[in-house]
Amino acid sequence: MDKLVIYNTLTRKKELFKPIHPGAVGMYVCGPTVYGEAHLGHARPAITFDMLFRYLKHIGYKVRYVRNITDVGHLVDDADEGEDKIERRAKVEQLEPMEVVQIYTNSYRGNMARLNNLPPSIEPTASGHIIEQVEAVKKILEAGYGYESNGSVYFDVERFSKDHHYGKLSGRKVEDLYSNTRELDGQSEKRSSMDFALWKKATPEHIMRWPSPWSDGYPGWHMECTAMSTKYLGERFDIHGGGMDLLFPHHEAEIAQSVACTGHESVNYWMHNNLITINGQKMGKSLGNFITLNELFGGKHDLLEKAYSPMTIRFFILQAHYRSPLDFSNEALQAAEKGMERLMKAIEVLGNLPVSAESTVDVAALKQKCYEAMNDDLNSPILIAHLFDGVKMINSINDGKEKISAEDLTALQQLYHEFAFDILGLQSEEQAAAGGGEETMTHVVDLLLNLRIEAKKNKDWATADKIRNELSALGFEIKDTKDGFSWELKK
RNA sequence: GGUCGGUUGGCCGAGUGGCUAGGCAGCGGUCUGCAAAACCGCGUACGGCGGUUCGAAUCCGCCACCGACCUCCA
Repeated sequence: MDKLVIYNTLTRKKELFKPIHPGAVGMYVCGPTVYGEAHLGHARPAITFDMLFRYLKHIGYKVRYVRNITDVGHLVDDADEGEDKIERRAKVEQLEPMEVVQIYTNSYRGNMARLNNLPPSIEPTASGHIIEQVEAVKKILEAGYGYESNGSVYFDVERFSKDHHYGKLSGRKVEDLYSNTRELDGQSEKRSSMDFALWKKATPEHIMRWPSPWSDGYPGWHMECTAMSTKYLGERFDIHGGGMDLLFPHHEAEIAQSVACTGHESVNYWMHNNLITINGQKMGKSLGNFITLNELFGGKHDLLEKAYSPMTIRFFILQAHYRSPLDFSNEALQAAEKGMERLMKAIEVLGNLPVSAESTVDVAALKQKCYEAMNDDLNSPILIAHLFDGVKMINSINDGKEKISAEDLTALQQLYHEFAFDILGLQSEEQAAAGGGEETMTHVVDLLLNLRIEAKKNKDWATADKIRNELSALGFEIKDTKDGFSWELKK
């Protein structure tokens, strides 16, 4: 519990993790904007921080994990300033904006569940916290770091940077920002191009709007995280996570807002996962090169050679370190699929290994290495490598080449249960697909395969092959084993 | 242009100043009526050029290439 080291973007160093309140951790992660289906890129922070959530709990912390749902406030692009993403989508589909929000929130949650991500402790929505956001804007105005302009309120970066360090998280210099910020439409309201909106006045056709002291409008792009993290985790909390693409300006703005509101920073450890690329380029909505999770699960996309199960996706993501870029390819996904299958088979074998009086294998050392990997900034690829070393160990024991004591076997079983299932959040495909009245079919298939064994005993190869071939044609994969058979249904 | 990060064997992807990462594919073997699967074994890579060092893929410098952010984005 006292050895976890995590990489802090703020200091660009690995630091020993020490919570503010002993034994308890507050963690906030930027969630999705629910105006479209979740794609592969969304899976990465969700899985990364799910692993962190699971590990923190495993090593004994009480954790409050907050992940927001952004359902208001983001602009589509500078061409249609004033119209937010939710609303634009709503017009296209002729739905109420909140109906769109509901559809994609449900879809996101469903996808996350299939990836075996635990639900966060709290999933607050931006639209449900307008009052908190308005209050935060008021505080920033009182502190003198904001100004009203034509019904909108902006954060005064120049004023702020006189008292505080704006750009400390992303390593940017205010002088550079002056020259590098692109000219946007409607910037005349702002004193400086680098100022960002805290509250935006709604145009007449803008449906999503709320009253405020300044105008009927909606909160600025970075306010929700500041308001909601403070509400549920306090003015100071331990971990704030999100994708690297949010580092600037989103998280930089959050820091500025927090400091402006409370006089101090709120986050001790900033963690950022790297992005998933496709052909070396970031996968993103704006680039249009994304593959949705539903497309992956169903194999319905031009770039997909086949369907990939949620667990394959999870394993694929965990096989890379969260701070490294990860490139999508069919080959890599298929490698992950096979690898995970091998791991899961070994865990099955682990369930009934022969026991000996003495062990010739070192389970304690393996366990030690597994903890070291996780404690070193959640190094899941190294953890998985150790688990594969253990696979070799398990198979050798099964082959009689190594021996294990009853005590060690229990420890080894516990180790796999904890690291593979509890911490990495993996599941066997059977577990994942569990449910759904397939019991009868199982019995029928077993019956046929038992008949096949009879036929084989009688050297009636014609019947034996017929049963296997016809089952294969129906999508069953039949394998002969030493003492019988095994089968699975390939979709 | 500015800031940050990366370049590892056929592919994915770790790590380290000298000692086997791991997975997938491939090759060889075991098993098997055939097949498939499974299991075992094998492969010696770190962008280029200099420098530091007894020794560098690992540290330093320069160069090349790639990417992210600088505008909503996981």
